[in-house]
Order: sequence, then structure tokens, then C-alpha cells
Amino acid sequence: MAKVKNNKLKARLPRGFTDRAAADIRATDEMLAKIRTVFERYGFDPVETPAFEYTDCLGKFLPDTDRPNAGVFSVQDDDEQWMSLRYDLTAPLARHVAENINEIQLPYRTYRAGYVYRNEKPGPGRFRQFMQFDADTVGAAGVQADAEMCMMMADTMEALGLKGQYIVRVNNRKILDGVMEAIGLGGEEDGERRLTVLRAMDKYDKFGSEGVALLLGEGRKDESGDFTAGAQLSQAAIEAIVEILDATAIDDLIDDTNNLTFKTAALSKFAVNKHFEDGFRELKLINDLVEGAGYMSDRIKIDPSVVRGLEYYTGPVYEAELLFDVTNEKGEVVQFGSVGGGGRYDGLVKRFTGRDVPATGFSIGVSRLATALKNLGKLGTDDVVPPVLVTVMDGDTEALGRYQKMTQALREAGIRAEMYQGNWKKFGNQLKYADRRGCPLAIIQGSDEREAGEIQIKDLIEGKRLSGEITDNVTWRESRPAQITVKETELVERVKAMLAEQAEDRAKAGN
RNA sequence: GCAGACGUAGCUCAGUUGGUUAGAGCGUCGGAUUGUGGCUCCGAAGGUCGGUGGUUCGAAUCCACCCGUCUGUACCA
Repeated sequence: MAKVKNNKLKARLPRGFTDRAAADIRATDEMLAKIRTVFERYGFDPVETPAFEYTDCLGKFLPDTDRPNAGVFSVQDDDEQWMSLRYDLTAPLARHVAENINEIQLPYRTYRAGYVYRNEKPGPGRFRQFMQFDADTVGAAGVQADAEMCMMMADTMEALGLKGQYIVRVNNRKILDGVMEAIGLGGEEDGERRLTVLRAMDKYDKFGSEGVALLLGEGRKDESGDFTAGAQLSQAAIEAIVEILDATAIDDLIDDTNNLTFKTAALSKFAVNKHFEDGFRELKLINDLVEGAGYMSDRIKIDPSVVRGLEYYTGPVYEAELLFDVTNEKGEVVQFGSVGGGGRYDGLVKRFTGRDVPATGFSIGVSRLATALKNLGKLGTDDVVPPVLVTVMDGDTEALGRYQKMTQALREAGIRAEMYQGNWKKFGNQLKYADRRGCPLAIIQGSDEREAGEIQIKDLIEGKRLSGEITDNVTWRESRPAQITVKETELVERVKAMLAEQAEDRAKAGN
């Protein structure tokens, strides 16, 4: 006989995507609710945009080709226009604001959560579909809007139970622009090298000063032997940049008592320029604003090594970082990086409107943060009790109706309950099902009980405990452990009482 | 994309220098037990050894290419 087997379709999930189970969904919902509460309290309103956008609105066409960037999932509509799945929530917001600019009251304060998609190589904790939760203020030019964002990020982290375990670090793109200019990379033609330098700086967490110094100079070889080309900067420039990265506060770098001057050895070989000065002034202002509101440097801190978002940020940039080690399911400490970040993007809406519409906002990586919270035990404690199972002894219509009625009575009393929907003829399987689902109780009524106007309530949790003491199956079956007989009319009341007892036991065990 | 490692049952893995019919544990299903979960015992199903081509009398084993997974690295709005 030929093997039909070969025709079987292989069930497989696209790589970088994941299915989420009940506990995960409930935990994430809980987390989203906490974040939303903070954003609402700050006076932000929700808005939702779709997963797809026209690719040109996302600004992701490759230069010199008519195809979108490979990093975004793209399809062609039936009129041949390119559409792409959004890769963040900021570009679609800019589109939404631009398209509705006449109806929207600026400054527009808004938040939204949603999945975003990146066509990149997935890794541990890195997916091709993941959730972000964003908040933005559109149409506010002053740095007080940026300061507010930083404070809201800090409040969000605390609402999630992370008080004292995070830091919001703030920098300004103008500072970095000033540095680029100072080391001679300020020109139009140096764009590519500037990017290389910024990317190298962004690797500071990963490779430390030495690794970054290599990337700024000759280049770096990784452990598999692969070589990454460097930015070929001068020794003086490399040292100056490393000084910035090593600095823990901006005051370590700058003396502002009389005019602005660099304090450190390598940096002071370069002159302070306009960009740098502007950036510095803005940072100072943010610092004063947040401190004035009571957010000291243990929560929000100026840090000149923050790089972030190379493309569209124009001013202040900020990110939230966790201060504890995150271990994965294998027990290894993983490089976690930031769990959220953002900044000022003054040019994004202008692309559509031609009008200056300054904006600032940040994004929380929901999936990553959820992983971290789970590790801390601050999330994922699934306290939803599985349903009470009403077992089926007789399958005739009338009997089924009675079981269904019992189930309904429990539901009406606010108790999760279900009638067994499998093959009722194998009664053992019904209890096996209940056991594996973790059902707290099973309701049993056969013809004997029926005639006596009674039902049996079986405590499956207590029964499981007792099973350890019984080795003989006949005894196990006949003793009907943890099972009581009650009047049919007392069903709801007795079930309620037994569930309450179990809840009490769980609470005790938890302490 | 680049570099390296690895692909054997649903899962975790054995499989000798290339040699008969590719194994184990766990899980699944059936039975012992038609009205009672767990334990125990008995039995069964489940594999074109990632794919294709090549070398060979003979390939899970050797070679080439492809696909996939993992690790590092690049890119990451």
C-alpha cells in the first residue's frame, strides 16, 4: 500500500513569529492596562492606525530602485502600488496627523499599542512581529514636551512595579552632531561615515570602549572570524568619542561656569561649536525641568552616550533601561538593552505637509518588557482558575439538558463552568480531561444520584493530593477520594464554598 | 547578508571503520478497569534518518548543492 503519509502537510510557524498561550495573553493584557492608565492620567487619548501603509508614506523605498527596503514586509496592491506592514508606530502616526491636520487640535497628545513587523533575522527575544506601546505629543516645539515624555516613561516603569530598577537616560542629537562637526565629519559628503561612527557608538553596551575604538578605527573581527570595517577615524577623534561614551554625566565633559569648554584630555583638543552648545543648553533645561518636578538623577539622567534612532531624530533622545540582569529560560544572562525609547522628530510630519510640525514621543517594547517582568516574577502569575467541569453520565437529550442547566446555574453565579463536550461514554476520560485542565471541581450525577435528588462534587485538587497515599488502583477508584454527596438544590452554594476554601489554600501556599 | 555549528519518531536523544529488519526514554492511543483522575502492568500506532543529486555491490553514516534551526556578526526606522 502506498504511503499516504507523504502528502501530509507539515504544520509550521513562520520563523520569527510566535503563538501566544492563555497565560501570556492575560499577562500582557494586564501590563497594557497599567501602561494605559499612566498615559490616560497624563491626558493622552488613544488613536489606532492600520497595520498596512503605502510604502512611500513609511519612507522606505530604497534609493535608486523602485523596490521597498528589504527590512520591511511589502506587497503590491492590485494597482501595483507598494504597501508595507508598519515597522514602527511613529511613521504611521505622522501620516495620520498630516492627513487630518485640519481637524486635529495641536498639540495632539496621543497613545496607541499595536503590532509592528520587521523583516530581519530573528533571535532570542527578537521577533518579526512584536508589540509596541507609543505615546507622542505632536505640535509642541519646546523641550518641556520632551521632559514630560521622560517623566511619563519613568512613571510607566514604576506603574509596572520597577521602582528603583530602571533608569531613563537622556541625550541630544545636537550634541552628537556637534561632535561629528568637531572631529571633521560635519560635511555633506561625510554622511556615510557619520552613520558608521554613530553605529559604533551604539555598540558601547555590547563591546565596551575597546570594541568601539576598533570600530571607530581600523575595524573589528568577531569570534567567528568575520571582519567589520571601521570608520577610519584619527586617534585623537577616537579618544574623544571614547571619553564621551565613558562619561557618566555631562558635567564630566563640559565646564559651563564661564563659556562652554571641554574638560577631558582628548575632547579639549577640539572646539565647542554651535550644535554642541544648542544641544547642551536643551539638555540642561530638560534636566532642570525634571528635577524641578521631583525626578532626580536616579530616575532620569543626562547621559551623552545615548545614541538611538539614527534616521529621524532631530533633538532630545531618551531611552529606558533596566538595571537588573535578565536571565533566559536556560538560566543565562542575556543582553537586554533598552526596553523603550524615543525622541524628538521634527521633520516627520513636514514631509507630508511642508509645514513645521514638531513632535516628540516614545515607544515601549511590550514583548521585551514582558519577558523581563516575567523573570522578575512581576508578571505571568496566571491566577485564572480553570472551569468547574460538569460531567456527563447519560447522553440522552433530557439528561444533557439537565447537565447544561446545572452548568448554566453555576455560570449565573459567576463561576467558570463547562459541560464535558467529548465522548461522554468513557467516563474515565472525563475526569482525566478535568485533571489535565486543572479543573478545581467535577460535578457528577448518574441515575443513582438523580433518583435521590443528589449530586456528587469531587474536589480534584484534594484528590490529587490523596493519590500519593494510595497505590492500589481498585482502592483508588472505589474510595472516591475527596468526593462528597449533596442535595441537588445546594449545587451552587456548595461549589462556591469549596472554591473559596481552595482559594484560601492557594493564598496560604503562596505566602 | 557574512562566518561557524547542527538537522534521526510528537519531544529528548542513541546508532561502532559505510554492512542484514534504524533503537531507547518520555508522550500519544487501546486494554487490564462499560460509574471515577494518579500508580502499576500488557499491547499498539508513530521514521522515504531535512531535501535533491552523486560515490559505492551496499549510505542515517562519505561528497556536492539546496532548505531549515542555532550561535556570532552586519543591518535594525
